[in-house]
Amino acid sequence: MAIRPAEQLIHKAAWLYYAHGLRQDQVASQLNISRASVAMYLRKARETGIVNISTSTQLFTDDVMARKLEDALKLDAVWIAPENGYIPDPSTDIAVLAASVFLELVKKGDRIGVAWGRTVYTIADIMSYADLQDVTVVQLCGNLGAPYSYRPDQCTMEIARRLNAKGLNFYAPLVLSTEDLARALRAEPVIREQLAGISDCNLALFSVGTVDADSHVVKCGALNPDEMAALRGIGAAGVIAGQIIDARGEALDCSYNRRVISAELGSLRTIEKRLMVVQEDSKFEPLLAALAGGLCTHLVVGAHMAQRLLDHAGAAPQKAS
Amino acid sequence: MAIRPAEQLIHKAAWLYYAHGLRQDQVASQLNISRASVAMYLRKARETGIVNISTSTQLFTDDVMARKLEDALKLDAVWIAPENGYIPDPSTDIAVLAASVFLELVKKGDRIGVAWGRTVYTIADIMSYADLQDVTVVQLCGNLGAPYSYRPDQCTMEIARRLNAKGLNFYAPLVLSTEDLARALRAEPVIREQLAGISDCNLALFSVGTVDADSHVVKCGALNPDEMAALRGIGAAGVIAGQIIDARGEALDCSYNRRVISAELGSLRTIEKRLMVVQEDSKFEPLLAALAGGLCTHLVVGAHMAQRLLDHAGAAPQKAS
DNA sequence: CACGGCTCTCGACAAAAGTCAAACTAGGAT
DNA sequence: ATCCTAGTTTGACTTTTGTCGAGAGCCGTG
Repeated sequence: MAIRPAEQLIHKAAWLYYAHGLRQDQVASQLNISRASVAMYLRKARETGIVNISTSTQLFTDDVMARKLEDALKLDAVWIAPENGYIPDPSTDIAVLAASVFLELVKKGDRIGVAWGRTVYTIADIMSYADLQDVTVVQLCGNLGAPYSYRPDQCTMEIARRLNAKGLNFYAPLVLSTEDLARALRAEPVIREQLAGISDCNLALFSVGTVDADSHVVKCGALNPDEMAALRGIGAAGVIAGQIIDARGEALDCSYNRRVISAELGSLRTIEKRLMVVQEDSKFEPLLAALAGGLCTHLVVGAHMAQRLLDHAGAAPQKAS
Repeated sequence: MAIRPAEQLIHKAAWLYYAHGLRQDQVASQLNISRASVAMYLRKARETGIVNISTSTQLFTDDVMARKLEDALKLDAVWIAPENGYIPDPSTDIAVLAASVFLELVKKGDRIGVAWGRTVYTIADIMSYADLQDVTVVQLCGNLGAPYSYRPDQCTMEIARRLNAKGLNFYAPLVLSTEDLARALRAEPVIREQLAGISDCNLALFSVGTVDADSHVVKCGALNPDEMAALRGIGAAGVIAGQIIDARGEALDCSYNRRVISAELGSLRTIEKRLMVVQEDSKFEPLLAALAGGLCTHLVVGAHMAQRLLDHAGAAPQKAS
């Protein structure tokens, strides 16, 4: 981006090393700098996405279970993280896979919608850098005023930064105190445009939240535990981009949802590729709800969750089309 | 492709090493094998395209001269290989760049037309491996019976092999002795289908040949030096996919062209992205002819050639649109 | 103009990765 | 059963790469 004087050098070093296959000392003498500098340039090249090292995620879709799930759930693609077979760091395992899958799905010129949450932020955090041009990352839902980490704008910005893309933020609170105010705010040109632009996305990244007292929306103060319990009483089954959904995967008819500034599920569904990533086993019910609502087309889950989904689909199979 | 038992292991090792960032010894203990084996698996992973290491070719299009050429020649993109600035191996320089550019242009599901020649073969030869699915590489022109290297089918197959793609060969001679026979052969279902399928390609890779005694088509015996001289007399300016073109970039009206089995220039032009690569400075005139005929949309050349093109465009500027 | 603060660069050392020949394995042929 | 070949696997060795702290250049500031 910036025309730093070294940018040129980094690029040349990366080119000689990775494309031509020279050794670092050969590159060093070629460019008349020390080998140590070359090593440093190469690190920078990797960090800025001038060179891209990606591993195929084939193995995780080729899996028999993944194929079965694709069929059972009628999804475009499913990736299953092994979890227990070999254990590098179980917790980040799904996130690493999700990040790779995400980078595989992104193309030049894409417009990407990004939701928020711990999962999304973790993915952003471990995602490697890429040098995509003409990519725009848009925030799918309003912000949280609270100084809570994993804020929607953070997720959006971080992913934009990693991709060397433009980040389109969204300066509205996630939830307002009255429905009138929310309506008025949604009608504001800046906000309206942003919301309208969501259906122009061709890729979305999000997770699904639980509806218990541990839920993200509760922890960040958008709802208190009692309110959440009440919502659960009237059918809340999960959280998508800050909105409560019922077991059918439709927005729950409740005051909270009407006070939220976020991508409508309808416009979300118009996005071509919707990548949903689920890390915790506790998100089984919310995941079922999201799947029922056809909210995602691409899914990344752990092996255990995959098994549960498969068992569930086997026990109560979808009506054949 | 083959379901070798080790494939799984290679993939796991690559995943732990490249995606999770473990060290080789950590991967080794994780998988209960020796570190030496891990090193070997990783090499295989790179060789088979399970991991992809690519360097951005930005630098070479961002170049001022490249931008000027894009404007002057009305091309979608131009890449210029430095050549003299820093010299790793001048001769392969353009080929390495071309291979990178090519890999950047290929996408899943593509259908790729490949011509032949030393340039194309060199590119195929140094191109790194990738694991693309659903890619088909089709041969753009008939084969040469002679035991000459860089045969059309070799170029096609080699590139298909590198991409892990399907190669569609073309079992007809490049040139026949009579026009009648050529016509009859073109009407054969197998051949006709292959020729018809060329317009379905969305990416083509080719170079342009000279029309002197050193020309590829002469060296491989399709034409003898005298015939070539005669063709030059009636306006031959270059060779594209085995066909003679005139200075306007149209197929020259001659017996030879009518005896050739190859992609028609018309169907070639329907291909969305046509990457032309020119290595030798001696190909200036042929290149001009090809450019005049709008035969390519993407161009990779060396710095010296780029300068000549720019000078030429400046001296005799195209009519503004 | 001297002073931090800053980034960039380098030499030297430590760590990691690549390589090779020898040992081992498995399958097929005799 | 025995030999042979082709392909893996490994430990030991060499080469290549990563890293760190020291030093050099550069700029704005007091």
